[in-house]
Amino acid sequence: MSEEDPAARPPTLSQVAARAGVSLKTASRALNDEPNVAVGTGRRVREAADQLGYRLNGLARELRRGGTSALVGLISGDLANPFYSAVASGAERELRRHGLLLVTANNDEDAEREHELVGALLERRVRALLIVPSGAGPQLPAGVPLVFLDRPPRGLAADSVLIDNDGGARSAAEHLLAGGHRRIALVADLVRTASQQARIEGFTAAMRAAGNADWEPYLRTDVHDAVTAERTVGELLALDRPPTAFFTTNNRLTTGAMRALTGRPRPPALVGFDDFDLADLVGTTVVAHDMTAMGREAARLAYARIGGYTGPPRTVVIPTALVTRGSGERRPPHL
Amino acid sequence: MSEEDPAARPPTLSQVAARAGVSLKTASRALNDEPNVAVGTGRRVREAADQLGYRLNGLARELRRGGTSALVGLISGDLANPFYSAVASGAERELRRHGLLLVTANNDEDAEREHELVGALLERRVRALLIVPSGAGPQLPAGVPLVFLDRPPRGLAADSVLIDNDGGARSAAEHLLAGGHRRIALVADLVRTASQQARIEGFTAAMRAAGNADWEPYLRTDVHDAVTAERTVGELLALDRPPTAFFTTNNRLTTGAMRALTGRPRPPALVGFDDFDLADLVGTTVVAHDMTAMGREAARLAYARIGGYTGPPRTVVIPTALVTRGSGERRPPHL
DNA sequence: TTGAAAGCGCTAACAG
DNA sequence: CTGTTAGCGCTTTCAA
Repeated sequence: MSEEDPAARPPTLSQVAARAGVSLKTASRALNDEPNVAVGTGRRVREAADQLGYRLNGLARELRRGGTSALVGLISGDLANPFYSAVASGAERELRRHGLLLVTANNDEDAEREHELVGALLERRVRALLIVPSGAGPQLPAGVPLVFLDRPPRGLAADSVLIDNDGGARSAAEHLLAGGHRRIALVADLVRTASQQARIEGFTAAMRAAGNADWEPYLRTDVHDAVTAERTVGELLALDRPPTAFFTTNNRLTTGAMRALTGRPRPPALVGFDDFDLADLVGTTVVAHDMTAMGREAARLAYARIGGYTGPPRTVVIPTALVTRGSGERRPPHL
Repeated sequence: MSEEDPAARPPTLSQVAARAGVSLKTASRALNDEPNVAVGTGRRVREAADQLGYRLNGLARELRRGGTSALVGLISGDLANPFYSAVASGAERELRRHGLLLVTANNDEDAEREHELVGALLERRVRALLIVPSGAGPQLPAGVPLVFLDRPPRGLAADSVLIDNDGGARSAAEHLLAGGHRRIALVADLVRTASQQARIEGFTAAMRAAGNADWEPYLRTDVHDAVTAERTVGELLALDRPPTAFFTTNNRLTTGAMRALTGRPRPPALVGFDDFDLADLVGTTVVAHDMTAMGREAARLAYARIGGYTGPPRTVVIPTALVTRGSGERRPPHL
């Protein structure tokens, strides 16, 4: 069938043209289904291409067409985290509708690495960049459409997709207050990220509005992984007056908290931000939101810019919903 | 600082050269840290590049260098599935060590779409292709290194990374037999995939070796999603003589089975293939294996080929381990 | 309906 | 140490 020598360079359009006995340009026209090609000629060219195993060189095409590829970059944390992979999944699904491919790159939650990646992807002439910033967010000398996810850009105006962090945290807080809790622990991730700040503030605001200050001794921040969360929750429960409820501000921390709570005779209440797999089975009440939709909306914003939209930056806010499954409805001991 | 007109095309190397008052080639040398550039000249070039916000055009470079990009493609199912995202994560981590970027594409578990994707990625001149085939596996007229994951290529010899499906299924079966079970249900996914076949055969072989045929009425295959799995398990449990144990052959099915088992007074035993998040918390015994390692090993095999290795195809087998967490150790009622 | 020439932005090869 | 020339594989003029 086709050539199989791995060392050989792939056949070029002019080889196809030569084989078909036509000019380079005619071959190009035929393979691109452009008008003004005699049917017989077109057939001959296609046959020659098949025989040679010809494959268009996208690099050359894109260079000639203006130096811009069919790629969109996504810079985020590790895809092993279900949040990021859901975002990637949603973005990919949307991009493919426009013939665009997704390049995923892991910033390792490190600002410097992220900066390098921006550079590397821009060199590859991606059409747009979707970024879940690792905190500060990149210094933006971009030249391509930029969309920020989960965390807003640092001051500079840019398209972004955010979760209703404030509202979600508020609803969790109000739910626990309504359940009769006062001593509510707040276990949060790195405060430097805007999303965590918003969740903490939403929670705080709800407490203030309810005139409850009993939670303040139980604030723990910068808890970044499940193991630390488990330990932190354990420590809080060992206090003389332990909290009767917990609010954890992301899926990792919720998981950690659940490990600490497992097997306790009278477990405290727990509400977690972010939904997760099997949460229904284990009965965890969460502030849920559609992570796949985040990726999809980000891709849409990017595609609008690619298509020439030059209006002011837009922000899409993904709503949250409190999903009650049991853990958040446990009452405090004295009730 | 830098130019910000979105319509303007990015600055080129010759613009940088002109601004620095040197020739094109000198600018190229300076920016690529090649030898034989006077320090002063180098500095002037770099300044000019900074002022213009210059960014190398990777398309042009790669075209000139031989038409091959710094991209490696991964074709798999939806990244929302933790199996695929773990593979992607592992592959990305390994590739980046060599300055390669990962392009992820979703085949939607559809052979035709997969075929298109192979074409699209080859056009983009990826350096290698990692494929988790959607069943049959693509007709391979590639020209770039190909690595198959999870499912071996269709006859054609190629590098691949496989799970020890047979051994893993066998160990699950033997574990349940050792627990005193005879009526063991086997709930499997699409039989057309080689990995499912291997799991079913491993299980069957163990039953045969133990002289147990009591499981045969409880074989259910082509159960492809969690909801169907839940229903199937429910139906099996409603039989006059229900099975006393279940073996589910992937994470989705295990999840479905767990939903069906939840709340039952005397639940049957359950062992699932594939580990999953929170399995420890919910006490599910599984046949675990390192999914991230699959991606990593696939990337390694690909990189070896990129580096010029031309030996015979290699197969890496990822081992499995039975992780006992309770669900698989439940005894049959009569014991 | 077809073809010849030019050139996208860069690097390789060879001078100066 | 620096510059000139050519050309990667393709598409875009423009002409036949």
